[in-house]
Amino acid sequence: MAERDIDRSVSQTVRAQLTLRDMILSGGLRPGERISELQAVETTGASRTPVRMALVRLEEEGLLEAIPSGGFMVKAFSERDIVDSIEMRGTLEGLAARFAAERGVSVRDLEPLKQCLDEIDGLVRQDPISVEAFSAYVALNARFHALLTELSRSPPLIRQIDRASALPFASPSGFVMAQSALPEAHQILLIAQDQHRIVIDAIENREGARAEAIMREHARLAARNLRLALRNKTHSDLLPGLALIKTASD
Amino acid sequence: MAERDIDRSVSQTVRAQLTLRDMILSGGLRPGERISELQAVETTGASRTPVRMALVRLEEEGLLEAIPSGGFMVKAFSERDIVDSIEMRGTLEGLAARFAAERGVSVRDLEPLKQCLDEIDGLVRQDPISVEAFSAYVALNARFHALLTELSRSPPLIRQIDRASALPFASPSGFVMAQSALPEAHQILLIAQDQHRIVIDAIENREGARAEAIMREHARLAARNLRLALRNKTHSDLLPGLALIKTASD
DNA sequence: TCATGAGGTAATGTATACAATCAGTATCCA
DNA sequence: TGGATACTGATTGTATACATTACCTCATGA
Repeated sequence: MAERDIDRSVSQTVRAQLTLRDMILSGGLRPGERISELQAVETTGASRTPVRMALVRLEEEGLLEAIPSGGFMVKAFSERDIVDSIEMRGTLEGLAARFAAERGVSVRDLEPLKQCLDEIDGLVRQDPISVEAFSAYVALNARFHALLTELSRSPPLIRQIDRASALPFASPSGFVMAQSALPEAHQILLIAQDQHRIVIDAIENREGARAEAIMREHARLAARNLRLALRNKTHSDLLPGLALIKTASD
Repeated sequence: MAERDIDRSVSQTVRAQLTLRDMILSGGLRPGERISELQAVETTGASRTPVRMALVRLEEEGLLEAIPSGGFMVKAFSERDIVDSIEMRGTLEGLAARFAAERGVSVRDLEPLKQCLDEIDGLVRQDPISVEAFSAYVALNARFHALLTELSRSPPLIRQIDRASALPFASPSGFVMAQSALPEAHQILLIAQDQHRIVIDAIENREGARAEAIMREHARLAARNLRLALRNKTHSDLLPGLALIKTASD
């Protein structure tokens, strides 16, 4: 009953989009595979019109690729595509940080950022970080990055960063859970948090170049984690969208 | 007869998208105005399904904004939004140039770029540059930027740059025609072409930082032109999308 | 045995009918 | 007179029927 209410509370288009996205990221649909509308209609329960709408949106999101003759297929990504996507996201976040530093931010705007950082500190202080703490870190980290982006006060840039972060492995928190299985996990989080502190310090002191550089380096840390996580595939279930990555064997 | 053939050669969705885009950019639809589907059906001649498809695509393109209660409205841009969009495009092109420099490009890949530059040289050599030459410049400049972007050999980055350039005033050639009416026109083109030469030189010498910096500066030249063109509105008809720009009086 | 073409099937593209929701207005009650 | 509510119109969201196109298969010929 409650489930049906929830179902009705959002549009069929959104529901279809969520369902299809989950299927793609979880590997239910293989890269290169054509997505049949009728099949999607069956699995999502929506009719063809909202399904088509959802497919268009997923294409814009970057998970699907249009087939010239019509229809869509699941996109495949090389490891390099992903590294480049992370670098790109870092470059845009660097621009946002520089804008924030150059244009100045009020104490009031910084407050939620600092609070966020304090909360993260509370988490990374634990020595063996629990899985729950990792989960909490993911949420706080996403929040920090979103707040930082908004400090740029540039709607076009915010929009573009959101779009660049839409791919799960390009997003700031895409690999954090996958890291949790790594021995280097704790150290990586400490470094990341230090970078968080530094970028805020740079913005406060209006050091635009420094703020930009540190955000780029911050993204490179994520790229490093990605490589570690890909080599150490024991916990591949923690990495959404792993199924989309072309391995050398393909 | 030929017209009907052309009409049939592309889908109704694409036709509706082109028609609506033209209407938006030419000011036929005012910023903030809600776009009625039925009205769009009448003006485009397509039925509601392709019209809705076109509206979704135009939203992703950045020209429309979704209204929470449903439907779409024409987006409005501040002058700063546009300057930021240009800076963002320049930042991404800078990343592409750096990738090209760092990863290296073959002589064969550079050949079309250099040919493009030679053709541009032929145009800017004229002292009072004719309107036709300006037109040719726009095409060659767009070609140069596209080729340069491709030198990065990074599909995700190419895709993102294309998306960042979708807004007409953010595109590399968005303001060139508007410049043609300015007294500084010739000088600006000479400087721009010099920057084109420098970025290719930097890429050849694998100077990544230099290639990146020059592309950023190149975009700032475009931003300068924008400001000049906006102050000097005598030839505002040369500036597509001018109708979307919020002035201080709004 | 391979290539080419014709036919059929299954997919997507389009149009339209129907349902649901939102906005605006007018009326009624306090 | 002000506010709230119910009603009406219009607009968007959804489903489905129809048209068209692409792809696959099979057969026929070289």
